[in-house]
Amino acid sequence: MKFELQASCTSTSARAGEITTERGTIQTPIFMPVGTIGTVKAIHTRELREDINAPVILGNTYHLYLRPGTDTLEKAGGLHGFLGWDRHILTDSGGYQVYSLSAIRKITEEGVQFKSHLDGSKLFFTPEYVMDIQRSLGSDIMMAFDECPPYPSTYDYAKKSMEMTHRWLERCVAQVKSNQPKYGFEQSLFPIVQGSTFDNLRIKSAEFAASQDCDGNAIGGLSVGEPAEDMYHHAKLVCDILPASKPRYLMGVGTPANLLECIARGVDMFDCVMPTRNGRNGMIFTVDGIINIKNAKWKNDFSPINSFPLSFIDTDYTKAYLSHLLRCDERLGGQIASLANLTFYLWLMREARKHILDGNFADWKMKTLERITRRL
RNA sequence: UCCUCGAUAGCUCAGUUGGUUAGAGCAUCUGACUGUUAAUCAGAGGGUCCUAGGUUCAAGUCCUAGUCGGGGAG
Repeated sequence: MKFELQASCTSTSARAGEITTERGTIQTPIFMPVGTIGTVKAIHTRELREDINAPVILGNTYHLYLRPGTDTLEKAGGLHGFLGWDRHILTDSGGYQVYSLSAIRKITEEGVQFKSHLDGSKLFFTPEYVMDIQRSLGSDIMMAFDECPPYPSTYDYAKKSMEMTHRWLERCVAQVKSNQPKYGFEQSLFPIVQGSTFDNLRIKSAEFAASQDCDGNAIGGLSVGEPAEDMYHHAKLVCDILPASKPRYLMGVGTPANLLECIARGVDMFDCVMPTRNGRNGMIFTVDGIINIKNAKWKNDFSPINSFPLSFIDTDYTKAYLSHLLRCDERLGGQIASLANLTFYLWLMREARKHILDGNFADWKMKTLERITRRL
């Protein structure tokens, strides 16, 4: 993997770049749709490619390990073969499940024991095993196995957790170096910075991640309930330490506003379930603001979702129709909503990139934020 | 015409031997959702308990008559 820094904003830390691998390029800043169990929910691979034009999507180690399992995925030629997706795939390690499935897991120095949320069976994830699973998945970017601590965490817990995540990172790095990709193309490993909301821990963790000299670096443990200002502060703090010559990935973020604010602080890559999950639940992000499409006010609004077309959704459908579909719990509603939101997110990233390259990002960001965060 | 069963929220229905402020599901309205355990979850509004009398300290509940509806008999 190569990362070329193409432009930097003068008044903010925003930057435009290009990640290049054997598989192709990813122009940054970028938003990566989340496809946890091998599908960006309700979205065809064809739509990801042609309508959303996503250069990279996510998968999840924990979920894919449970189903369909590495045996099937290896027979399919990895996750790419299974999905019929020839662009990039980034796989999360299961570190987030250490947080989100805290009720059914136990953490030890050696690793994490999960009780499957599907059938209660036990599985034990060590950093080494998680790397091996990601080898089987064949993702282009593998995430280190980490502990995502909850918010708020005590200083003592955050410090111990971070230190263990660092030891796990060394084990991940060693494991990846000890074996080879299974499908003949390069797989990069990204470390994950932790440290909860404590400045000195974040600084230490960012320095440690950087010291591993991986192809890119990630920031974890944010967007877990802390105030947005804390997220922004720590994103900036960490980005200022992580090497400028490598992509920076802020995990699990976020709202369109979060994305622009964090781009301004030096982040290059994002992922979040929000455009898909919230979309299925009726929250539509548009160029004119945020809509709860199930609200009565849209029942007879026959205008397109965006005031200028971002995709075929805007030329083919109306707000009233989408409102109707979601009220009736019709599957097409979730598809249209997810597609609308993802096209918006990817559009927003392309616009941000364009304005960074044009040198007027700060001005554009201010005006755009005012517009897209309105509640309609 | 007679017999019988029923009538409670927009809809479909619970509601104990008469006893606090009459409930549920769905629908409606609103909100939440940030490396997906989620097409999920939460909250709110909404009642002349068919009508009119009666019994009782107290009636959705018991009695009488009526209205409307289902079923049956002739």
